[in-house]
Amino acid sequence: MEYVKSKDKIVVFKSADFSPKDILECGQIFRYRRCNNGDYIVLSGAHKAVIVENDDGYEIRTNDVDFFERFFDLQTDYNAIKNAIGCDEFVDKAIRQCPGVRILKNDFAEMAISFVISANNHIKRIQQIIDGICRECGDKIDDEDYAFPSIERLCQNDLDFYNHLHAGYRSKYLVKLAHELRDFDIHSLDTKSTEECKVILQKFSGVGPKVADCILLFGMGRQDVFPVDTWMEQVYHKYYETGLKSRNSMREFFIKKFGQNAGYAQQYLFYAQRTLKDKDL
DNA sequence: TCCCAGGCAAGGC
DNA sequence: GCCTTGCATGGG
Repeated sequence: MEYVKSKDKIVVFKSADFSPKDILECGQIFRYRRCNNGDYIVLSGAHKAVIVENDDGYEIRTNDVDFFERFFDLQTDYNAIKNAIGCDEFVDKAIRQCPGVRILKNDFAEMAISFVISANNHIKRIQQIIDGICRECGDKIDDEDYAFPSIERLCQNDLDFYNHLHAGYRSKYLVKLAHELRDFDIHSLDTKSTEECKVILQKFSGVGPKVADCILLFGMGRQDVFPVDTWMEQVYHKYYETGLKSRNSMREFFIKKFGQNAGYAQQYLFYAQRTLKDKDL
């Protein structure tokens, strides 16, 4: 995939490995929107970009091109990844369904908070709650958007704050989580294995096996995980086997199959399954 | 209306 | 270890 950086934009030339729709709507990020003219606006931390399609491909317009070059994982060769996991019949079909998916490199704390909110929740409501947090606590980026708040700022919020945003029973987790994140040194995980990181993440309030995998995949650049939720249970039973019962055993099944690229395989399968619903791959 | 949503925590075995 | 239950809320 070819792209050119300049001062205020990244030009990504037409490629099967880059589709803003696939990247943003595949469920890995909650702070984005599609404008009426087809442009996408995407937010991470205090960073904002507008993605505009043109005849040659896409322009990522932003005043922080280095951030978004890494954010969109532009230096990774997705063709090689697709070749590695596409030997599986169903992953191959899923890739054909959404070839432009890329795994974003998003902020650790933002992902932790976002995916704690995601538990047993609808994507639309997840977005509404996160938007509320940013609108009420985040610094203003411009006329229409707010940054994700700092952890220090989030530590000022009490139970009522999250309840009035309709976070439901997750409110109590979010109050504790902010303080746990403030007291945590993310670099203490740099030298640890992914499975060791997962054990540590699951000590955080509201973080279980699935949310920990999402934090590792979307917020820590660890691709050797496989988040299993209700959708991936469906995928396992529909396309693979019926023997395993627990989500953790399904996770191990898929990680054994896809290894270091398990997270990529999961995201293609997840988005394809959610798009097709009852139809077959 | 009723079922479900990118599950987690706590308790029982 | 694995399995069950309660949980807030609102979308479809």
